[in-house]
Amino acid sequence: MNISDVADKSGLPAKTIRYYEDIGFIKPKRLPNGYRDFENVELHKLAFIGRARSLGFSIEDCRTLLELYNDTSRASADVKQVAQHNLKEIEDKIADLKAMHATLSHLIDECAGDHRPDCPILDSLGNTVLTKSLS
Amino acid sequence: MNISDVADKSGLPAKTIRYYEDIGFIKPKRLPNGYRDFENVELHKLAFIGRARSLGFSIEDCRTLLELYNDTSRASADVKQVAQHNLKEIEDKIADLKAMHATLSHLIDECAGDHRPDCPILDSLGNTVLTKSLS
DNA sequence: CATAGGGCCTCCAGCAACTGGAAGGTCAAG
DNA sequence: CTTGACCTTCCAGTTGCTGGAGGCCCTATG
Repeated sequence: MNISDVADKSGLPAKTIRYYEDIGFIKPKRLPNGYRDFENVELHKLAFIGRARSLGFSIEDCRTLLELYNDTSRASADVKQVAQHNLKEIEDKIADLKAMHATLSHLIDECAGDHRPDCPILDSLGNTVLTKSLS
Repeated sequence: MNISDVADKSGLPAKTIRYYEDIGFIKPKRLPNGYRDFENVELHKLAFIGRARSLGFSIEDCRTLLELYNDTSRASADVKQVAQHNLKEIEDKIADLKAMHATLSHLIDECAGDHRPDCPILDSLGNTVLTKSLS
């Protein structure tokens, strides 16, 4: 199986697959002409990584998950811990974004959005720290 | 005012301030010994950028906002448009993260988290695409 | 006056996680 | 035989900094 087949089936770009080889996720065999020759196990791993990445796991998380995946004697608790850590990070990011959203939408509501140069958004961005530091 | 004062007052690390000079946000004067010599207007701009960055505006957004900020004849509508575009991106990110959160917390709930090797999290990561591509 | 400690300078490298492009080998079809 | 689609490697760029090396500069203390 060559790289474009694997790209199609895994949903990952060929570039990304080569990158994943570079960082040691897979080690496909080579044909005499130098082309990579993938087997199902590599496709399987790539699909696994792609799905984990889409769930927000970092590359290092994926490395850990792959090891756990390959280790048939691992405890499910180990995997759960990685997943829970990831879940917490997702929750933190959501909280941050919601705070940004609240502030920004408040500013936008206050802005007339017309042709006058007066703008509460810029005023707020400029003044908040100014009053704190330049008083 | 030297760089560490500005770092303290703006809340930005000195490294970041030098970086912001590199990319053209500020152009502080230099003392005869080569040290940067900041005036209030630069501190003001840095604080502005810092606050915009913390609200999720990209560097390029900040460049646009700074131009609008410096242009006293601009219409507040221009600023509002940048802010609204940014708000939409924040909303999209929140939606993505919520979807990840739902999937991941579902998987975590199903995982026993004990010493048995059986783990629905890994099963799901491994099988979803497998069934699609290797059937 | 020498020295120790900070602070400041520039430049180079690296983080994540790819992505794009150049330069070139390979292969199958017409 | 040529065309065009593959494949290869390697290098550079992306975003927004951050760390470190190597080296001035400035002040304070003995």
